[in-house]
Amino acid sequence: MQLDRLVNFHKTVGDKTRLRIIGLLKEGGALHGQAIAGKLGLTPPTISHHITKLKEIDIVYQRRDKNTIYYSLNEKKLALLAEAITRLGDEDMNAELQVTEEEKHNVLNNFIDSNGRLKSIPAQLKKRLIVLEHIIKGLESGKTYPEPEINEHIKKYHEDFATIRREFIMHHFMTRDKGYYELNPKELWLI
Amino acid sequence: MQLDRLVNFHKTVGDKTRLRIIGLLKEGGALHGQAIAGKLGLTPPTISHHITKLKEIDIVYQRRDKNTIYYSLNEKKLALLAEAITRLGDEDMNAELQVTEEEKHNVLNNFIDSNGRLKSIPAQLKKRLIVLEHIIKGLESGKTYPEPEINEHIKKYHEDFATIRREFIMHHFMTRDKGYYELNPKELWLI
DNA sequence: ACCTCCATTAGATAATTATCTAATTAGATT
DNA sequence: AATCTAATTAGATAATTATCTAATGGAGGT
Repeated sequence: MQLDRLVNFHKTVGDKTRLRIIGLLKEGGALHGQAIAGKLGLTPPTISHHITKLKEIDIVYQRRDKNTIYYSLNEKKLALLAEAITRLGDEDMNAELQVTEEEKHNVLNNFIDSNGRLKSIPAQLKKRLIVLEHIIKGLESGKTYPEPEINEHIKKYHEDFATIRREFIMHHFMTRDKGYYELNPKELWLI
Repeated sequence: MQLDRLVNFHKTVGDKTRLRIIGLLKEGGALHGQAIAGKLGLTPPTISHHITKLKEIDIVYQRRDKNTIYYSLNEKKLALLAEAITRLGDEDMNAELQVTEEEKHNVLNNFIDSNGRLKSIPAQLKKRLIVLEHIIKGLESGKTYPEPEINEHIKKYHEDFATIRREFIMHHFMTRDKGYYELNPKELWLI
């Protein structure tokens, strides 16, 4: 259930120390554990504890240099998750969009030909989402793609890459930023 | 400190039951306590408890009809608070913008003449914020104002209502929506 | 091999809180 | 006034968790 992820995001972020860490990383860029502990007047184990939680919800990542680990904020993901709550109703509306594996299988059988290409873009939202999910599975999460690369990928399935690319954005499968595309975390997908 | 309010927002919203309530109110409009309890399989006291918390952060309000109280979601406020976390760094930067009552008093003395009008718009951000806060105090929070009414109010202080109105938006004192203006919750103000 | 430096894990404590049942309050209707 | 209905408060319990100190891990440098 996607709700749990959203709950977890807010629960994690609903802590003064963690918000202060986020604030520090936002303005200061990468910082290492002891630096954070110093600035906040807490001990390193405590910071470890909080950083672990922030990494679990995927808004903090790290880079190692010798013995020191520098933590950074993934601002894009933070923004996406922060905004997700305002779409709560929409997601619930999509209870009816919940789909079994069997349904997916049938729809894909109907719309994908023997060469693995899409015969046509389904008009019905539910079916379209199934097909979109199928196509996007060939892309890697976390990676950044230039537009032509996205187009190429989609063309393996269907000529009309522009429409399908737009659908990806519209249904929150991916985000565009300055001509580059990146998969959204799955909990933001409508399927 | 505004941080505490933001912590409190996320802490409140970081609970499965409360997110489910938000989801219900979002799609279903106004609901009364027992209806919510029924839909979620919980008892009325439990719902009371959660609704109280949601009212505390001001994203739920109520309307009484006979014995029944209907609860609704304030979607606009929810969106504003949800987005606030992405501006955390900015706010921390404004630690230096923290201002004593005495400073406020001095700045207002310098910029407000004996008729209560603004002599000039301060160029320095800190002073401008003090003056903006002073002007906005004449408006009611929670009320919706058409643009001309905002203009009239500002003109009581200064001719250049357009500049000042724009500053109100820019510094998150208020929000414009389809030509109507409304004060933001104070925790979003930069002062 | 030893030492140093950071980060993490283990374990303990104290505080917070979601939920229930039972009791009470507050309006509205008879 | 008496009663009905919905909401809230009181009190108890069980679960979660932020923080600390002490111990362990792990990667470099001497």
